[in-house]
Amino acid sequence: MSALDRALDLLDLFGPDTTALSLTELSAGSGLPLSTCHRLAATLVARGYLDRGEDRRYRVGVGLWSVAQRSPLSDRLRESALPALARLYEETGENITLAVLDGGRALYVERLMGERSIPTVSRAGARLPLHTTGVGKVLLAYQPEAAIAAHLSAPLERPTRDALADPARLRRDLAETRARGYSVTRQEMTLGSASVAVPILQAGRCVAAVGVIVHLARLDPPRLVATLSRAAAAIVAELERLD
Amino acid sequence: MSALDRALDLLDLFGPDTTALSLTELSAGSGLPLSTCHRLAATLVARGYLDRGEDRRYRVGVGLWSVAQRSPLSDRLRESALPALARLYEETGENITLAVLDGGRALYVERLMGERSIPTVSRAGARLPLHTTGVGKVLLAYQPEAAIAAHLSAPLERPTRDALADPARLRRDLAETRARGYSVTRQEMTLGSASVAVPILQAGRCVAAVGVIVHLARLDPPRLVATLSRAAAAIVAELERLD
DNA sequence: GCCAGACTTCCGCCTCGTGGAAGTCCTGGC
DNA sequence: GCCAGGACTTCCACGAGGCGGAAGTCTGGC
Repeated sequence: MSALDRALDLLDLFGPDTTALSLTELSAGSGLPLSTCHRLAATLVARGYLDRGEDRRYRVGVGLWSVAQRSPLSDRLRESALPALARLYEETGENITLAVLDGGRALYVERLMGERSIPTVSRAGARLPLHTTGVGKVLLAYQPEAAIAAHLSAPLERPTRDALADPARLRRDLAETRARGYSVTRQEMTLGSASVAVPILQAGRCVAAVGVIVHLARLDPPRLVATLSRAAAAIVAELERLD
Repeated sequence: MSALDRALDLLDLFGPDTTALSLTELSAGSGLPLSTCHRLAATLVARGYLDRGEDRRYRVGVGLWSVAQRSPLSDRLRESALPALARLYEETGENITLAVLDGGRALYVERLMGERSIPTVSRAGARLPLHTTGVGKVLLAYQPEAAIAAHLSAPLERPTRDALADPARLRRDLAETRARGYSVTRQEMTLGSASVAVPILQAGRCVAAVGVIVHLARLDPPRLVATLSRAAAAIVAELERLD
């Protein structure tokens, strides 16, 4: 176990519900002794990768955030998509999400949420199941058959009663998604929530998905799809401008 | 020199113009031998902090990006500001920027740029001089007098002929900024560019600044300020909702 | 096929990391 | 204000892991 691995273990402790951690919490979470954590965290703080506030809690630092802006996710995809997402947000007034496929999950790259919107779990950095989210179903639908088969061979979690956890049922949904060019979810991730999502296709590959999350009562796929497709096209155009 | 420090040296090599680096470039940039770089980078790749593509170049990985989403800059400020920035972008059709004061520079947290907009250097993650940028002048103006004095005691760079590099002249501009509640720049950072920016104030402290960058010919402070102030108020409201 | 540049792997040596324990600081209850 | 308990912070001998030069392999251009 290398020192670098241990330091990265510490960084990996920061999550959606753990954005500020005490030294003792770092120690408990990583299984490393207090003094080891203290020493490694001190280096991370000195280098700006962690920040330690007056409350003595550690938070992810500006230095790490700055490096992250150079990742293709941020530098390329997110930045190219942002103006189109902003327009989409203004036109719909709903929750807007942009996600990529990573490690068999939908990784949320961006989320715009307003006051009228319903609470969602899809914040930037969140990882959610492919089969229960609009963007996730799109990401899965456009994978090669072997990847789909592999994904469906593992047990599918069922966060809500409506989630499609039966592989055959899900396969049909994925086929429909491909046939019409967009996915629909109804209370498959969160009760009361529905979504529509479309793929962002480059050279025949689905590089990301963009979706709108709405209250079930406001779900109107044809209206949302038209708007989403314009946004997706704008994002593709921007990405191709970079190539 | 610790292994962790060396690894962080590698990560710090990634910048606005160096988003993809070969092993040899990592070695040259860090001054570390090839095999040391190779070993450290292998760990970073295994942990998702770097990614190595088919072109064998290293890029910042999804794992690091995910940790960065937990930083206060992203988790708190950027996410709270994004809907208001989207609205601002839609209302103005111009470049929108959000920045904080960090290390004596304006650190850009977010930037929305569209087709009509002019090219700017103010991408997310960029660090620019305080005294030559709209958001930077706001961030500086609202600092305690001692901090302003310290900043003005160092030589002020002059990227353009119009940049205010004379401390007395800049002081007057900062005083005007405070008096009227917004800053204006005219070709002080980039020829042809102008901007207006307002502070995001919490508990009497300027925690960030939000600005619009336009072509000089389209500069219209009163129109922009009204829109900016509404956005700033919305951001403050969202931040206070988190507290 | 040849060759130069860019890696990738190996391993003896030595540098740095470790973590238990002692000491210090902080906080909250009385 | 006092004090006890919890949360650190510091120290250093020992040993685990990191280092980097050199040899070997891979890649792409000619």
